[in-house]
Amino acid sequence: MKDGDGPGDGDRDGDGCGVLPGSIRPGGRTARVRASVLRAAGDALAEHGFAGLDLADVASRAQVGRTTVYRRWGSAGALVADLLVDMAEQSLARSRTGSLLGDLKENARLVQRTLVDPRQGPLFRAILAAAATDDSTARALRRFYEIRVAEWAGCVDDAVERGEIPAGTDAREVVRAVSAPLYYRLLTTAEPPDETAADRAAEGAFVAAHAGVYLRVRPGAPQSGAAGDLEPPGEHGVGR
Amino acid sequence: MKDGDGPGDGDRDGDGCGVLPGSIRPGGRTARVRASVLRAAGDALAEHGFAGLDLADVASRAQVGRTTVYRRWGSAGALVADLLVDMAEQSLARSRTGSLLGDLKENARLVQRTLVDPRQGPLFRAILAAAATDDSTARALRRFYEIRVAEWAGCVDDAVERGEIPAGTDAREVVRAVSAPLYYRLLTTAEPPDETAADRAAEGAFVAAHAGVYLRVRPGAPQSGAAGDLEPPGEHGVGR
DNA sequence: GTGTTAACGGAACTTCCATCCCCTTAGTGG
DNA sequence: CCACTAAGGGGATGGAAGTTCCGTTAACAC
Repeated sequence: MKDGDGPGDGDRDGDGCGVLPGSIRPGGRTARVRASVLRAAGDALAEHGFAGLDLADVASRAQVGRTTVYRRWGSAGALVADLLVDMAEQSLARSRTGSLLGDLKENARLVQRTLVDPRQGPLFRAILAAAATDDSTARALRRFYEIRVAEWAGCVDDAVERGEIPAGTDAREVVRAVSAPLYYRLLTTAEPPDETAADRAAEGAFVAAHAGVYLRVRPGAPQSGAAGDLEPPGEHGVGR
Repeated sequence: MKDGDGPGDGDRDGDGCGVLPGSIRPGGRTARVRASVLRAAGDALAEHGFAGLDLADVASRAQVGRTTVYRRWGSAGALVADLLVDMAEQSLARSRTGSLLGDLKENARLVQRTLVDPRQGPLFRAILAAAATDDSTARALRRFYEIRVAEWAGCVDDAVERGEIPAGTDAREVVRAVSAPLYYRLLTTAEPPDETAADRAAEGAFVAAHAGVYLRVRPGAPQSGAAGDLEPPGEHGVGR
């Protein structure tokens, strides 16, 4: 596990002089404690959610003293933020299937599998909830998704290179368009996203990207209500 | 304001005999208290989020005794659930611009304006967070979005009627596809969704619906990795 | 190996929130 | 308008979560 960056890059308590615990002797027990606490925090989050996160419970799961958790992380929000830093480092490499639709489907399936996973799904729900309340968690969450989105944006750039979709396409917007429906379903419906939802998300993003919806310079921008000169796919009115 | 259904349809405490306070004398002060508490709860949620929701604070904002809030709602989760019931009843009617893209853009703009609103945006964030933890809130949230989505699904059905998009299109999936990117941006990035994001969301859903992505019977279902015989928009490889 | 001290761990203390009791206020029926 | 009682309000009580103190353990330097 990584070492040296501890519970965050900034000072937790605001004064610029105090050295955070874990930064001077990061090896051995300190690293072991950090790994153990982060795993326990993930487990507790997945089980009870952010509101039910009890730092004393985390400490006992991790077989660590409560004081240690309070001293090194200070609050539930900071603990989740550190967990996100850890998760961001385990980011998986993007796929290279040779076609944009193939890559987007791989991405959609990966996200879908994560969200329906009995541990990861509740964990992500809990983390999103934490970010809504705690500011340091929100920052860590944004950074986490920045990294993930940037990684997969390469697929879109490659597709532009191949001529599959128009130049000037905002790659990150395309990647976000794949994830968005899956997260929306997780948060607002009773059924977590299935394979069909994943395929639809990928196909929808692909078709829209192809039609120029995610161009950085938007053709229809000046007109407010009109469709602009967005090219409609195929011929209009076709009943398929 | 509605009266008579109080903090939920079921018994809060599980035993089927006790009558919930507010159900026998719902008029006058009781209704006034409910309205005042729900407004205060919304304000408090928007300001401090769900984790920071203090029922005593809600009570003092509403100029009501703490005991009253605890007796009638019992927990923060139940209070938010009741707030959602109230919000669902104030649902706005869908638009009828005559074109699907026009209707979807209206919907996207409505969602976008809600999410960037200084009160509504934080409120929705807080409610989503609450639903991740509390079960009764989650049920109320799902019901809320069911109602909203069903209302706007009419636009899609009308478009099928007009021949704009293929018959067999899952109308609710199209409506969800409009909202999803806006919520995703709200939750995972620092910039709340702007007008461009709203237009992109509407156009993306429109183009995908047109291409048959949201057909209930999916043409490419048997093949797992392939694109199926999904009709690509326009000609492939066009650089726009 | 040995010493220094960073980091950990247990326990008492404090604070804050949910609950309970009982009195007061005001809807509702006559 | 009056009586009855449902519903609201203030203060005391109990418990759980966070904080602090100080003794113990082990990382790192020499």
